[in-house]
Amino acid sequence: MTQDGRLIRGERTRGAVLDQALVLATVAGLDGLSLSQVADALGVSKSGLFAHWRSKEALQLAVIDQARAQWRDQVIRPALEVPAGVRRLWAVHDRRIAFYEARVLPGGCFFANAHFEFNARPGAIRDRLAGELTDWMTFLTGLAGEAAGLGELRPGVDPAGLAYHVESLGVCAVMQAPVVGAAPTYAQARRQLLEHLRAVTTDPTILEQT
Amino acid sequence: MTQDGRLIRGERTRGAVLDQALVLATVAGLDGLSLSQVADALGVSKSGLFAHWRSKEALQLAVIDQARAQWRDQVIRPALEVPAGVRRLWAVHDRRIAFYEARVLPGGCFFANAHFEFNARPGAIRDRLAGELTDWMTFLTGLAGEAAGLGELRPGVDPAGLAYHVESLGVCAVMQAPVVGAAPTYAQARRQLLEHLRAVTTDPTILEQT
DNA sequence: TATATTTACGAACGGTCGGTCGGATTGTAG
DNA sequence: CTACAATCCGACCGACCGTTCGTAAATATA
Repeated sequence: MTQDGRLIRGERTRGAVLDQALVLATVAGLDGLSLSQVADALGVSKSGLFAHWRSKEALQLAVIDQARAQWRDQVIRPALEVPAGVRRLWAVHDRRIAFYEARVLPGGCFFANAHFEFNARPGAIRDRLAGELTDWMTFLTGLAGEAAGLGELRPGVDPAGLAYHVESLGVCAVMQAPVVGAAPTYAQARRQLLEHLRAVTTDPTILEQT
Repeated sequence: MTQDGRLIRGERTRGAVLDQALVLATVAGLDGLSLSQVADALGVSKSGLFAHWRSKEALQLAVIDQARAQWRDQVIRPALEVPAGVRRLWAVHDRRIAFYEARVLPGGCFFANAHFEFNARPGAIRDRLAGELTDWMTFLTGLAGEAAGLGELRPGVDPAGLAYHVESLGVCAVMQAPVVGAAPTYAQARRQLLEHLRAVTTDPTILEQT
């Protein structure tokens, strides 16, 4: 954007391409993403994409950033409106599952899909995805540490372990949901974490949560 | 095989192809698997593969079966040598993580990779993978139910929830390990489940486990 | 208005993909 | 041995891939 808020040349196209590419990549995979399909879906020419990104890999990296922005706006930001502590940790888990329930992306969790796709394929994309995961775990661990600092965790409870716990339940929920059927697994993921939080926290608002 | 145990014609080739294809598919993805690469890696012709499987999809389905057989031999079977109950549930988790630590497949967990890959892509392969996941969860739930039947779970502990818990920690361990670095996550996954089992079981052998 | 730069396009390129085909080779049964 | 079927191969096909190029339109700058 320019300083006065107007879109610079081509920015509208760039955004539309990224939105479309994110959807297609979440379904077909980040590598299975076809530039032809992206172009056709938007009614633009395939060669025109190379005016914005020098290669497919550059577009793929931009798609990762787009996914992160979407995640920030629709999961992290709403959760940060909840007061810090165990309640906020719970809010992250809850918003996260709500994000999949809402089927914002038809292919499930973009990051999980992409992460497993590039598991064993070194390169810029793998590194970027690994960085995203590291940042995410740092974020969760920070929230757990905040809760500990507020004295909301029972003695002996490891904040990092709690963050790992939240992450594993989230990943497992994402894994089963799109295939086996949504509702039971989502509910299960919520109930499981709530049970665990009740076991490790002294925060009365969690104990009262249903 | 024939009745007297000898290999029938082509069975050696068939097995070698499946082994190679499983390795390549775990790295490049089940769909990213290239028949040319499989053939080249084995020094056979690509067209010869079509004498054994009528299409790429048929080979992909066979690869899934191969992965299941490997999983049965190296994870399930050893765990079943442990007495039933919470100890066996723990053994499954332990053998599972050991399987990834041993890097039997260079690409991490084949089932997790394939599952996320075909998340949102209906068809025979997606259905087969979903079936594998269902069977696996049924297996875990059965083990947890056994433990409950033996009176090893504290009152109020839900066996299905325990099985879900084991699965989520396993998935999360697999997710992080190949990228962020192996040892810490593997150890974390073990410690996390051990803590949880100590909270839900009355079995002294688990309480003594280190 | 005139100029420079970005954006977009159609056409084409080399390469890889899954798959087919006819024929050569191999193993098995009679 | 002969006869038959399974196996394997090289050559080839059409489709799709990411990418490049020359060029035309659109936009910013002067």
